[in-house]
Amino acid sequence: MFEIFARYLRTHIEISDDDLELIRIGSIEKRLRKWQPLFQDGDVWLTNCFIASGCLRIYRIGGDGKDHTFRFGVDNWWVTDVESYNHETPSRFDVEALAASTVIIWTKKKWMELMVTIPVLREFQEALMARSYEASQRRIYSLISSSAEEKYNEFQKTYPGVFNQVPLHMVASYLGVSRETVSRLRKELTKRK
Amino acid sequence: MFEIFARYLRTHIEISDDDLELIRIGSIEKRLRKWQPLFQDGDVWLTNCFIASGCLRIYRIGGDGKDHTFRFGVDNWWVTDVESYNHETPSRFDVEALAASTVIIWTKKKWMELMVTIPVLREFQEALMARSYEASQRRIYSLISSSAEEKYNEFQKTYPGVFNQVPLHMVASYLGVSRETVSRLRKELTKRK
DNA sequence: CGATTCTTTGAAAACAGTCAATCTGTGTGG
DNA sequence: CCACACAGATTGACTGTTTTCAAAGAATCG
Repeated sequence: MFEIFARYLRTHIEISDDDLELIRIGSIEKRLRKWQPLFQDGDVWLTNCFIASGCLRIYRIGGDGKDHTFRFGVDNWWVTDVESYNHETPSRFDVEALAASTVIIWTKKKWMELMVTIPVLREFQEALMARSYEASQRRIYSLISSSAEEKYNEFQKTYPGVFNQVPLHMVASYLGVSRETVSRLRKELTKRK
Repeated sequence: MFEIFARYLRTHIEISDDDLELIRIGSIEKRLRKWQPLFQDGDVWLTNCFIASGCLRIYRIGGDGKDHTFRFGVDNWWVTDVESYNHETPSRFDVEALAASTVIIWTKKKWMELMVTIPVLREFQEALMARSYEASQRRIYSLISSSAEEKYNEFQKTYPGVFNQVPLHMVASYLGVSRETVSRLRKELTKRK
């Protein structure tokens, strides 16, 4: 499975076989069954976590007892709670596998060491952070400016891989609307075309 | 006005007077009158921009012709469209001053040079990016999980400085609701307590 | 097959948006 | 100093959308 990560990394940076081997040695591969939790509310995220295959969901149970999907992650995505990772404080998120998945994990300590040893990895990390930040800005704009219908369409276009494999009520809580609304929206949209 | 930036920077990093002087020399100070635009839709953001004093607003006119406030910026905040800055593409945002303001500007080129010359500035930049990203994650969670009333209260608590000096319809578009809704919410809340 | 989970549907209620009119405060020019 | 214009805020009536609640219909899994 490390092969998947190696291919992914090489689409973004140039890296020698030796350096890649260092990264491999520092990594841990973890397999998750469907519905298996990867992190739980209260854990401190002292790891970097890459999804080699499968599908995960980051969510939180709100004060109202409702389940809010913060985001999904599929093949070749990363999953982190930056706040917990940066400040080493307990996370308020849960993460679970929505399908059998394989993740590759580095401890924060190991990852830091690797970034020192392999400068290009630090550059990669920075670029990744920048892309993530851009994506979050786009999502914020969509949340404040789009109707439920527009958000639904955007989501479907932007994450076709996610869309077709996760339960609808999770899509609903990702968009910030009720599952019934998404169900009706879907019906309306298929009827229209 | 550079003094304000100097104080700000020194609350975050340790930096010598010499390095600070380098940063000062590379900067441009710009004064804005109320309602004066700083950037306009179509501009490429080749600058880093620090608000020494005043209040700015980043917004976009949506496809529906409506005004969406992406965010505000007050004293000691930065204002950037990361997507435009990183990829050097035209921004789709406008920025205007909501009050007489002073901003300190560095060109991207100059800022890059400074980060090479002054390693601690690069660290600062990374920490800033991390904090900004964390803030955007919190806002996303709030947008998908809170009611209009909760968002209104959170905004008021989190940004008291902004809250009391910007027109209400801009607060409304920041929260993603209509100005009438915010007006009624406010009435309801003052009545209740 | 039976149990469980997910999705759909209907009806009612709550909520937010629109439109239009009015009110308020500010600042300008006479 | 007043009258007026203007922008922003509020309010009411109405409309449309979304949520909630409850029930029933698919789909999935052991």
